[in-house]
Amino acid sequence: MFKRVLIAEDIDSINIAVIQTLNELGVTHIDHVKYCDDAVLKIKKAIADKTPYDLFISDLSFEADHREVKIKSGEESIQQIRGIQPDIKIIAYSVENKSFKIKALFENSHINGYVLKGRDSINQLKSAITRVYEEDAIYLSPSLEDIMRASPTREIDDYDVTIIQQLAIGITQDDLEAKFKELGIIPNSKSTIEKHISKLKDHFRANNTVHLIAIAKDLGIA
Amino acid sequence: MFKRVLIAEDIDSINIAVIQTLNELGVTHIDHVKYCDDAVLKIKKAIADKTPYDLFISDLSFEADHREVKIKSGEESIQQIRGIQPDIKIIAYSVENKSFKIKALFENSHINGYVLKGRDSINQLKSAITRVYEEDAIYLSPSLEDIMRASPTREIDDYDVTIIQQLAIGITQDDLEAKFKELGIIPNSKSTIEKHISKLKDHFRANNTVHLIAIAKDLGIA
DNA sequence: ATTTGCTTTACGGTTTCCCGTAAAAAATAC
DNA sequence: GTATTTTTTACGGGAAACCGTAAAGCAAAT
Repeated sequence: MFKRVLIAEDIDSINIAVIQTLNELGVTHIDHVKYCDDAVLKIKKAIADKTPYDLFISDLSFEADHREVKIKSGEESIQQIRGIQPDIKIIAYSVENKSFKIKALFENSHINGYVLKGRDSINQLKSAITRVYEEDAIYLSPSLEDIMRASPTREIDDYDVTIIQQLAIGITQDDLEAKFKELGIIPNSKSTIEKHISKLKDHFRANNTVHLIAIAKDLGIA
Repeated sequence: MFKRVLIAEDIDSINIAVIQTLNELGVTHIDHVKYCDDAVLKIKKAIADKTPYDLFISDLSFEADHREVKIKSGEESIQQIRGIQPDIKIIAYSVENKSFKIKALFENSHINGYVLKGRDSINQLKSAITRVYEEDAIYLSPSLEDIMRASPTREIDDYDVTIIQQLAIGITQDDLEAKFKELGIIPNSKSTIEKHISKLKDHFRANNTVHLIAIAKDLGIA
């Protein structure tokens, strides 16, 4: 079994349960942090001390509080840690169930497992840990398999996402043309921007731009 | 200490930690459910059996899954349970930090405590339980006190919320006039609806309707 | 009954959005 | 190098949103 495990999770009750689970699996050394910044620090420190972690379990969303932090999300810390210690096993443990976000984690950060917090997630977490350890396999919560298979999703690219995000902060289509030119984003004509918005409305079956942004918000795009 | 406690929570890891906490506090009989429907059933059953619960701890948001349910949110089940057993103590335990939602729970359902899931929430939960039991007091997580004090919030009423929700599902302002007339909602003139939207944009400092709905989505209104 | 203040409604002008058409430009194929 | 397809851009007309003004309706106060 894994010897040294680091947990990043800001909700203490979940922390308790995960630690307990690791204990039951026979993990001897368990550390936990409540901020992403601390996770990266501990990973670096452990390497410097020649006692690196062999598993990192992380939540994705961390609530902001009084403390000032550099890293705000689990996605960022995971990305960084994968860079610092490429051979470490990483399992994400989160309520996030948007397929494109999960796909991004597997593709960009090569996480080894994704466990969806839910009604049977501790059992799934146990499976994930043993499967990743013993078989060096990829683990994904069963309830997510359908969502991940479906949806080619990617007919909307970064350009479209940028448009959606700008609209969501109240930029008009006219001003978008100017803003894109300013930022050097191309294409940037009003006409093209209109066309892309129209395509997006089509894609998401939105009646109008307001509806489109509401849908995008639900999907976590904006 | 409380003798019989019911927990409603859909994430198993949190369930484990809450049960453990109750054990530490010396609660002898602990039940837990993962669906709101079951919470109401158990409350009713316990009353029928002459062994009613004296404390109900509940999450607010429950993830939908394969099972078909009547009650979808903790708010609803809390409301119902307050009606069924008016003397039961109720503590909400949730990540929700929107002041108007929390205020609504205290005002409409007379909950006895609200504990925000976070980095020190298990300690807070313990305090909440003992304070509610020993002093019959109201408990609120310290980090929420500021938010609750500030913001008179309620310059937006149900009428405004309805407008926002309709816009968010793609209804145009023109069609809103027709729809309101159909549903018997007054006032329903295009002009008044425009004015209300304009007031809302003012209130939330939104540049346009798209921006307004994006903000409303963030606040959990739509 | 009149005044006062607030809300609702009506209306018109301006801006922004929406959507189609068509030309220009760029990428790809032959 | 030319043909074909795709993408970008320009433009114009109609629809919806935006915004101010003013009249009408309504309730409370005097």
